Amino acid sequence: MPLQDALFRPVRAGNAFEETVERLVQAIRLGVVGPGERLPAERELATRLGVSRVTLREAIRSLQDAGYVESRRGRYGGTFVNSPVPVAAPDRQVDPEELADALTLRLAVETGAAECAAGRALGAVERRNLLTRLTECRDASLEEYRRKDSRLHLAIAEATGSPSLTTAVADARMRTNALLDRIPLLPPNLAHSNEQHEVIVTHIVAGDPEAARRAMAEHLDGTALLLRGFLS
Amino acid sequence: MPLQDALFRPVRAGNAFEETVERLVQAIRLGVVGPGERLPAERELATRLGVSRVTLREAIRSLQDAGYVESRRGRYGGTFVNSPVPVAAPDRQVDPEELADALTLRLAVETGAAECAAGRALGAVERRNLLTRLTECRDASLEEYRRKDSRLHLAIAEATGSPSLTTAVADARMRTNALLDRIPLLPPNLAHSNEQHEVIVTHIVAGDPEAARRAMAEHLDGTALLLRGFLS
DNA sequence: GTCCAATGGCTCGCTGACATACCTTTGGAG
DNA sequence: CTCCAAAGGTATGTCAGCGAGCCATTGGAC
Repeated sequence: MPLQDALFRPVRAGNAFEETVERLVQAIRLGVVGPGERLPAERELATRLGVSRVTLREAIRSLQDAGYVESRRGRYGGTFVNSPVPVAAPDRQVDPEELADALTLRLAVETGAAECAAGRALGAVERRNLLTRLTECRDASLEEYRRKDSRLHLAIAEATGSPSLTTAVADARMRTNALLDRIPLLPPNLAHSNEQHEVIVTHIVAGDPEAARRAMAEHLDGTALLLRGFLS
Repeated sequence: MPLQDALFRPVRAGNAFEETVERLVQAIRLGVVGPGERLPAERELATRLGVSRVTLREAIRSLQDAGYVESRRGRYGGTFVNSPVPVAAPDRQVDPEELADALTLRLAVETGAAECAAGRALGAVERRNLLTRLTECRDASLEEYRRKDSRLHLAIAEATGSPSLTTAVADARMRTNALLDRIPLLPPNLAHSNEQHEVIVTHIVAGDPEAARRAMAEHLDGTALLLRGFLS
């Protein structure tokens, strides 16, 4: 009964410390707090994450050891993201089922997000945000491309106005990024990606849900094919 | 910065006890373990859920108090789901933002699931499962309709072969069901739903992703309209 | 030059949750 | 009839994580 496997899965993915580390790494690797930028103050961040300051500090400490951040004391101090962001250590062998699962989830939530975003009346702020992320992505170097790319996709999710859907896209992206880190990032793929990004965003701001969805599906299929090719 | 709100959200939705209760209620209210059926043994379930047996037992105890289950000792004993399943206590006033969020998430993941399921080569078991759930849903009484309906939608998610997507659909459904429990369930809506279910499943087994998606979107739009009408 | 507000750094006692072990009940196998 | 395996019921010692408070450092405001 695989359905029961899905519902009776573990209620917690790890202990509080591990989950906190995971969340901070997510924010950094998805480019939500970029190199040189500051994380919220410990007291505030601990409250927002719903963990004690002690636990949060342990997590930050382990990010320091991994080279992700540096902390400075005093007023106008804080915890700052290092530049460059360290490359993620590729973990164990890729399980083919995990690959299929991650790609299926991403396809479902990201095409859904593109369609919903295109079906809404976007505010000026949201429209500008999309275009900003689009150009940032186009101008990004190889080193920072994955972060800028994620940032654009998150902006699309954000444009749906649904926090839950944004969260779902962020999770799906973290999982696929972990896989993408194991294969080379080539300039031709990158150029192709940027063209597709432009098409997607155009359809979203034009308010054409069907076209936005199709463009997003095509875009995702590209990297899915790469992944399956390299990892199978 | 709403994106940071999404990423720096609490790492745990509640304490271990609360999350365990939530998970068990989910399994029962979504009809994954039906009335009269038995939950896995405490020792096994505690392991699967990743909580201690003490915590699991506290959760089961509170389900007993709420009338969801009864426990029997001895070999061939266990914890059994009561018949009928108690009606859920409608909680506080509905926040319009929560409503929009839940509906957007559901639309995205469920249409994605329908499309992915239709795009796969289904095994005989999966196809039979879909058809079984479809007829169960058609023959369901008003009292049990919501559970059978959820069960069918979960079978569609399951047919994608992606555990993560199945989980996402289950979560989205729990949230919308909590809202649907606040509005009346009328026989005409029910009949209409069943017709749509048949169309969706037909397109999935026929392997037509585009049509399956469209049918699912239409189906979900129906209840979305009802919800917005009654709760806004 | 002095002050001070905001930040990271640290300590200690309390509680929830866990692992483990053992007890009690039940009903089929033999 | 007897036994015993599998299930729920209970007790206990340990530890991660929390809350709360205090200390140390820093750089701008005045």
